[in-house]
Amino acid sequence: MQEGDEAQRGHKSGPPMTIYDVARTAGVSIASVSRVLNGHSSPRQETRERVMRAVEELGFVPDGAARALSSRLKEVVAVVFRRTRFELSTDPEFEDEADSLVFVDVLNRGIEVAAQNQGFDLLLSSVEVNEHAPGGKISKLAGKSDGVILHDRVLNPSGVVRLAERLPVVTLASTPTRASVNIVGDNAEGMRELAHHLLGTHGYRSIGYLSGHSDSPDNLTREKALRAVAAEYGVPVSAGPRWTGEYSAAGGARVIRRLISDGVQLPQAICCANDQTALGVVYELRHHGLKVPDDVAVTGFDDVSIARHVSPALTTVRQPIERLGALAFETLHDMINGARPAERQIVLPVQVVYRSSCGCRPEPAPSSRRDETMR
Amino acid sequence: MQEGDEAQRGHKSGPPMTIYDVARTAGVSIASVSRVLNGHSSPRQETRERVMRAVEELGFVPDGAARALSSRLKEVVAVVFRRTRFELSTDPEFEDEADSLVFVDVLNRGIEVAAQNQGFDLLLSSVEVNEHAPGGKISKLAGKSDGVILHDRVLNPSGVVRLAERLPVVTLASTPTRASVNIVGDNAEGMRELAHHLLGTHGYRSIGYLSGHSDSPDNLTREKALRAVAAEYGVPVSAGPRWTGEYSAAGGARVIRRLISDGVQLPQAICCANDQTALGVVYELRHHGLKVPDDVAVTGFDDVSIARHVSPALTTVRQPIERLGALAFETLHDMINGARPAERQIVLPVQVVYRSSCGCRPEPAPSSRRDETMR
DNA sequence: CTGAAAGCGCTTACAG
DNA sequence: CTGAAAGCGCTTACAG
Repeated sequence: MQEGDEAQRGHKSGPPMTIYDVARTAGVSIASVSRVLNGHSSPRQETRERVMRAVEELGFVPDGAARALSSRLKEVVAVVFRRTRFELSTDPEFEDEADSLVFVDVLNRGIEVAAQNQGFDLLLSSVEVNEHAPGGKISKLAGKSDGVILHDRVLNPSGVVRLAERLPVVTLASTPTRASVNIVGDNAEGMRELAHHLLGTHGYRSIGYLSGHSDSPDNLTREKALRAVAAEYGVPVSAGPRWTGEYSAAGGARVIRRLISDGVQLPQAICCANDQTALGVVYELRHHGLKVPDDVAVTGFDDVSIARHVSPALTTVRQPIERLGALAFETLHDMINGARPAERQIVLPVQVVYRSSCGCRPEPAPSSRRDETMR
Repeated sequence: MQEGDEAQRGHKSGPPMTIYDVARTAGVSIASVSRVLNGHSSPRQETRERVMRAVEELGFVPDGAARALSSRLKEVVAVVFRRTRFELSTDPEFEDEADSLVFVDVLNRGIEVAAQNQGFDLLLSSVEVNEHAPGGKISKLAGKSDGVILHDRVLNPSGVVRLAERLPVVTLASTPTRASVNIVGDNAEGMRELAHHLLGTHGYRSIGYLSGHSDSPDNLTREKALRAVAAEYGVPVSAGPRWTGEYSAAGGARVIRRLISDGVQLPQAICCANDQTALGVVYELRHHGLKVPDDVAVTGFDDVSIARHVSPALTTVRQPIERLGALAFETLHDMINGARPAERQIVLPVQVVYRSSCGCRPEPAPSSRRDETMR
C-alpha cells in the first residue's frame, strides 16, 4: 500500500519517510519508535517487533540532522588538511602536491578507523595554501561537527585557540596551544638516531638536509636535530633555500637536478624530510649516473609502504602513522565527552629502520621481507 | 560583558551561542539575522552591519544540524570505500592494505576539491571487506548526507539500487544500475593500446597479467582486454590464482617471489593491475638479479605520481584520477539538485604513457621531466 | 525591509 | 512500559 507511489521515480520518491510514518504503521507513538531505534531497554518485546517490522517495511532511516539537533551530538568530527593549489588539471606542474599527501592520507585513515569504532564519521575538508580566511571555512565546518582535528599548517596558533574556545580541537604534527592538544611523532629522537647512524656508524663526513615545507613543525624539528648531531661530529650540513623539496618526489628530484647542473658538490649523505622526497632524490641521482648508496647515501622519514619496495630499499624513520591518527581521534572523542585532556601534547615513539639506502647492506635477502634491522 | 564568563573554561563555555543571542545583541529579529547570514538581498545596509557586528562580537557560527533540518540540505556528500582488515597495528602483514589505497585517496581528493567548490563537505567512511551488513552502516551515513558516492566493491548491485531509491547515488569504478550512475576510466581501451604496444611494437611473445582484487570491475575489464589482444597475436597469457597481487606492492612482490621459487618460467612482459603492483614486481625481479625491462618488461596502470620517479620509470596507463572524482561529485550534485542524469555511465578517456619499464628507452633525459611519449 | 510564527524530524524529560 | 508534549536551532512563507 505505502510502496505504490514510491518506486516510481527513483530517489525522488515523494516526501521522505519520517518517524511519524513508522509510528503510524506500527501503531505506536513516535517516542516508542525512537526508543527501539536507539536501543533503549524500556520497550517490551512486542512493541520492539512491531516497530522493527514497520522500519523494515518502509526502509526507514532516521534523519541525521534531526537526531543531531535534538540529541546535541552529530557523531561527526571534522578533519582539515592543507592543500597546495590543486586545480583538477593534469598539468604535471601540479603533481608535487599529490605525492606529498601520502602521509596525510594514511593519517586520515587512522583517524577514520578509530572514529568508526565509536560510531563517528569524518568530515573531510582541505584548505588552500593561500586561502585568505581559512577561518571562515573552518567555522562552517565546526558547525557541522562535534570536534575538529587540524593537520599542520592549516591555522595559526591564535586561530587554533579561537576555534578551540568553541569546540574540542586536536592538532596533528603541529604545536600545542593552551586550548588544544597536539599529537606528534618523536621527530627529534628519530632524526638524532638516524644522524648518529650516518655520521657515526657509517662515518660520512658531509651531509645534506633536503627539507619539507618550511612552516611544517615536523620539518623544522628534524632539521634542527640533524644540525645538532652534525655539530657534535663537526660535519658540515648542506641545507637552506636550494634544498627545499616540499615533501614531494618531484621536489626532491628538482633539488638534485639543479644542484648537479649548477656543479655543486653533493654531500656524502642526504637526509630527506620524508620518504617521497627520498624517492625523487634516488631517482634523480641515478639518472646522473650516481649510485645510491655508494656515491651518495640517502634516507627518508615516515616509512610509508613503498619505502621497502624500491631499490635500494629506503633507510628511514618509521612513524606510527595510523596510530597517530587514531590517537588524535581518541583524544578528541574524550574531549567531546567532556574529559579535559591530561596533557597538551602526546609524543609517540618512532623507530629507525635500517635498509640499504644508507649504505648498510647491498640488498636484503629476497626470501624474507621483514629482515630490517631495528636497533 | 558577554565574554566574561566564557573564556574561563575552554570549549566548555556554557550554552553555545544561538541565533537568538545574535538577534538580541543586534536588536533585530532572528529572521533578519538568518537573512544576512545567508546573503539574502533584502536586509538593508544598517541592519546588515548591526548583525555582522554582533556575529563578530559573539563569534557566532550557525549550527549545521539546525540549518540542515530546516533547509532540507546538509551540504554533505558521503563517500564510502572498501578497506581490507585494518587493525591499526604495525604488523607488516597489514601493509598490503595501505599501499593499495593510493588510487582511492587521490580519487577522494578529486571529489573533495569539487565538493568545496559547491560548499559541500565529504563524509568519509570505509567498510570492512568482510563486514556482514555494510547496508546498516551505509544507511546511517545516508541519514547524514544529501547523496552518496560509492567506490567499487562496497555494495552489491541490489544494495546500490535500494540505496539509490532513497537518495542520489553515484558509483566510482564500478557498474551502473538502473538507479545510479557510474563513473569510470576507459580501462578496455587503455589496456588494449598498452597490449598492442607490448606485443606489437616490442614483439614480446609471452605475457602475464598480475591481477588486482578479483571482484574489482576495473581489474576484470583490464584482464579481459589484455587477453583479447593477446589472442590476436597468438601470445599466451599467464594469469589466474598464482597471479593475484591485490593491487599492492607487497602483493606484486609476493607473486614474483613465489613464481621464481617455484621455478616457474616468467613471461617476457608482465602487465600489472595497477602501479603499486608494478613497483613491487620491479623490486622483486631486481632482487633476483633480473633486469627490467631487459629480462622482463613490466607495466602499471593509473599513473600515480611515484610512477615517474622510480627507475626504470614506469610505463603505465594514465587515468584522470582527480577528474574522475570531481566528475562523480558534479554528477551527484546535479542529482541532488533534482536533475535526472542523462546517462547511466560516464567513461573518461585514459592515455598510455610510454616510459622505460616496457623497454622503450634506456632512461629519459635528466633535464626534462615531461618528455614522455604519449602517442 | 522586517518580524512573529510555523515547521523541519528527531529525543527525552515528564506523567501516567 | 508508553504517550503527549516540549524543545533542539535554524529557515522561510506569510503579513505588514
